[in-house]
Amino acid sequence: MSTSYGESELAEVPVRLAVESDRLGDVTATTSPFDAVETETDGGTLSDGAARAADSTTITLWNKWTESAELLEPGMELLVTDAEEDEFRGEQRYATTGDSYVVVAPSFHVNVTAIRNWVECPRLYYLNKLSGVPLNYPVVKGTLVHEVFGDLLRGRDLEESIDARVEERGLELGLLGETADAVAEDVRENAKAIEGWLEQGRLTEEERATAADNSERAFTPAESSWRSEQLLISETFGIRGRADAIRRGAPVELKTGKNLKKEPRFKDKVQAACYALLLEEHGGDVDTGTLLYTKNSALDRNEETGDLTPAKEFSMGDGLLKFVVRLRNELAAMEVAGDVPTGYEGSAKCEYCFEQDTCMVVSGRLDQESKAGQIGQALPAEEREYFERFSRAIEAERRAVHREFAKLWEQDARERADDDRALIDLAFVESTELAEGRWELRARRPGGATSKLREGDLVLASDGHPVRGSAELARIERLDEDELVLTADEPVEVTRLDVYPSELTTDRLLAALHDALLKGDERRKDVLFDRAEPAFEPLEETFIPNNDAQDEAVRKAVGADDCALIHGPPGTGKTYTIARAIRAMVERGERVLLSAFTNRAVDNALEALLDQLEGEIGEDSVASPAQRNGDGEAVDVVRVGSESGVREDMQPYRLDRAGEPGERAATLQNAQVVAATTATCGSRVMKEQRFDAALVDEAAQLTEPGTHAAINLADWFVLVGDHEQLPPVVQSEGRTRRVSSGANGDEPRAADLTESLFERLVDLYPGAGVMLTKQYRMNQRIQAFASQEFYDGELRPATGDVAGRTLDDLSGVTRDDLPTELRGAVTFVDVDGDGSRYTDSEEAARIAEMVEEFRAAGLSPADIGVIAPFRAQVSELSKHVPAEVAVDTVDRFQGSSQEVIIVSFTATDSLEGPIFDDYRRINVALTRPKRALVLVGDANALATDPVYSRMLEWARR
DNA sequence: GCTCTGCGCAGAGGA
Repeated sequence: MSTSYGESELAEVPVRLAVESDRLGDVTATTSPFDAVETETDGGTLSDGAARAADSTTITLWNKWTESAELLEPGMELLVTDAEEDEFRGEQRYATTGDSYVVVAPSFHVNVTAIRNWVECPRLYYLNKLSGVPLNYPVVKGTLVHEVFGDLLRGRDLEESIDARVEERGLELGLLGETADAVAEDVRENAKAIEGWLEQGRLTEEERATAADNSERAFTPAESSWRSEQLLISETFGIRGRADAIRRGAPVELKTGKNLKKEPRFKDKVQAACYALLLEEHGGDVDTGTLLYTKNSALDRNEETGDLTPAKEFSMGDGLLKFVVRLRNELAAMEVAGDVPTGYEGSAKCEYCFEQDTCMVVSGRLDQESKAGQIGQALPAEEREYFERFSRAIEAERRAVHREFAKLWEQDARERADDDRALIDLAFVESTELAEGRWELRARRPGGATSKLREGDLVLASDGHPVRGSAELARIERLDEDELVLTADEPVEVTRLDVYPSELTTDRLLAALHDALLKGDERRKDVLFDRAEPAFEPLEETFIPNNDAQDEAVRKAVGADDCALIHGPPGTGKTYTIARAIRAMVERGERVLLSAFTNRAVDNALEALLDQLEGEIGEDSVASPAQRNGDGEAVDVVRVGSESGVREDMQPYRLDRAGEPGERAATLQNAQVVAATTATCGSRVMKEQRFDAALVDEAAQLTEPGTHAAINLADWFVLVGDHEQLPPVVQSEGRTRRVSSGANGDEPRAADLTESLFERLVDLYPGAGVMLTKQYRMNQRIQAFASQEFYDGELRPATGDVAGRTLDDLSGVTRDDLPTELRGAVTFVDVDGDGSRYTDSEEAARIAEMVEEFRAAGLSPADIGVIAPFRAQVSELSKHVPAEVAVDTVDRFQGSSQEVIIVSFTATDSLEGPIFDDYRRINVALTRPKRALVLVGDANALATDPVYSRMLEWARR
């Protein structure tokens, strides 16, 4: 339209106002679901919907912000800063002003590097996201130079820093075939440029003069208003990122490359501008940015200015900052809508792009629209459908991570603490500077506070608010009952810790999916997509003489050409079977990967393997990384994982990443058995490894992409699990499924992430599977219901001893000392319950009495486990029973067992809720005990469901 | 409505 300033474009966006923002003049709104569609079709006029809500209004976006208006889809969030408010026909309306920013989907947090990739080409951004960055030298070197730069800013000595940083990356460098000396020299060259420039900069600063006058020593860079590697999060702009350095409030970005042009590269400017926006929100007023190109040396004079320095300063105008926000809007809108970029969104020319070939191949194989065009033949339809289905599911997981992130400010401290996502009300004790210039922070925690935070986790440590207050990304070094110790780049007077949500796992899942389909072996895909039956090499050998099913399982695992599936119900010795199979493979000279979803499962399986090797082959038959002697006598076993993830007794086998490169790499590459979680299998280092076989334990707890991360690394795979126990936990969709014996197969099956590859293949290829049926855990009476209900009656006690186990077998225990109702192997105790939703104090009190009764009969509290469906009831129960009693949720009890198990159903009157819908959960709960099971709950509630009702009948028999 | 484990975070560079 025409205005007094000339022609202007505008877009009127019908919205529903959200809660007013804290900042004056900012408007947060959601685009109206119906009106927005109409505006699109009738060219910008606001239609007056009949059912207009009271909070409906219009926001007018002027000029270039109309570009962002085009991205909006019904229901998307929109934030306008410094909006103008006026009244029109009795209605408050809003419009952008010259100072306004328009932010689309502000709660979706875009990484700064994502924006940097996007500005180069949206399709390039997508390709990077899809395949991940492989292990290569330029990238590792770049990271090293950045680390050394950070160290210099924190006042660390150059040579000391280089040595330490190179050593830390020994494993990666070794896998790349680099030597420590060569890398150190390479890093030194780059770092010299920085150091020289830093020195020069320091001399010009006033502080330098003052320092020289007042003291013997020079100020460290940090004291001269520098700071390094700050994580910045913007609530307003929906951006997060870590600035290499900030000098007098302005961003400094380091690039380990050469740039002899007058101007910094555009994408580098965009990156710096992102940090400027972040700094602005944190109270800064930024108009310049600096880029440091470390390969620019004195020999390469700047072509125009003749500069010798590697630094390029540039001014950042309003226009650049707003352009960056519009870029970010494009990316966020695409992510929120779940679309795939084509490349047409940007202006890059494909002919100049050196990823052009990859881009065309990926587009061709996945049949995706692409500016570069397609090359080669598309994947078969079922593979493309699979890719789409799973990538959509992974992206939904990614959005769930982003929602978690947005909660950092959407929830207040108390809510987050109640959600176990934060530790609050900490008492700050002290911060101490460490030798490397980092800081150690100490605080006391109030007694009894729980959270999901654990040692080794990355957290946001703040003095009150993780985003608005002063906050640092910190690592939890120690988390004791009453005290905690953190390390961080800068000191913070920490009073609160928040979980820092990460996209790392979703990134790795997506890359695993990509690798399975685009890099995967054709024969493997034939099996995965039901185009070829798994093949087996027939073996005559007997591996486990006293258990036919286990023996058959080992033969299948060892003889598999493609895959073998071992179905192991509770207590059937699946971990032992895996260990036996691995031993057989190692004896055949094969290299084996041992994996599982959780660290706990990996360590359990590894422990069984070590027992197997040492017990059967003899002492000294296993070599941990430290004991390796390379003489081939002992089996080299390596556990890959973080220090905090690996169990204490498995630490000797853990591969340290730091050390002499060649030696580190050899330790990993020569290991015959490598054990790691599936997430670690998706890491850059593990992706460089190849194995003959991959054995995945607890495979029913894994999503299909999660399973691929492990099995992509091996020629054939063995999945071991039980799909009648709990499935993978997925944040994005609350899918549940009713499972019961046989007949009840009419319920819609969950697709995507909640069905494991294990389960799908078991259904697809019954011949490739073996079910273990002898259980070594439960008294016959205990196992009867689960066997009938979940395993078609096939689960049986392995021996008469197992079948006849009772509490009397335990030393010092006399069943006759127990009240009559607790003497049986299975009992039901009817408690009406207090009617609350997720807790039940009556059940808790009754269970506390029982624990006392068991104790009085001679049972050790350490032999008793209490299981509840809800965490709230778990903490209620913990208050009532002695600390030695293991109290936990069903989900967390999976994989372990106890002599006595008491189950607290925590349901009064009805059985509403997804927790009871999934019958696999009761299967887990009922199959944990060896000798006695006590069910405590409201019989009326349990009787409302057919499965629970049958359970009642069995328990009362 | 509920269960909840992983992961060197985000970003390193190439032409």
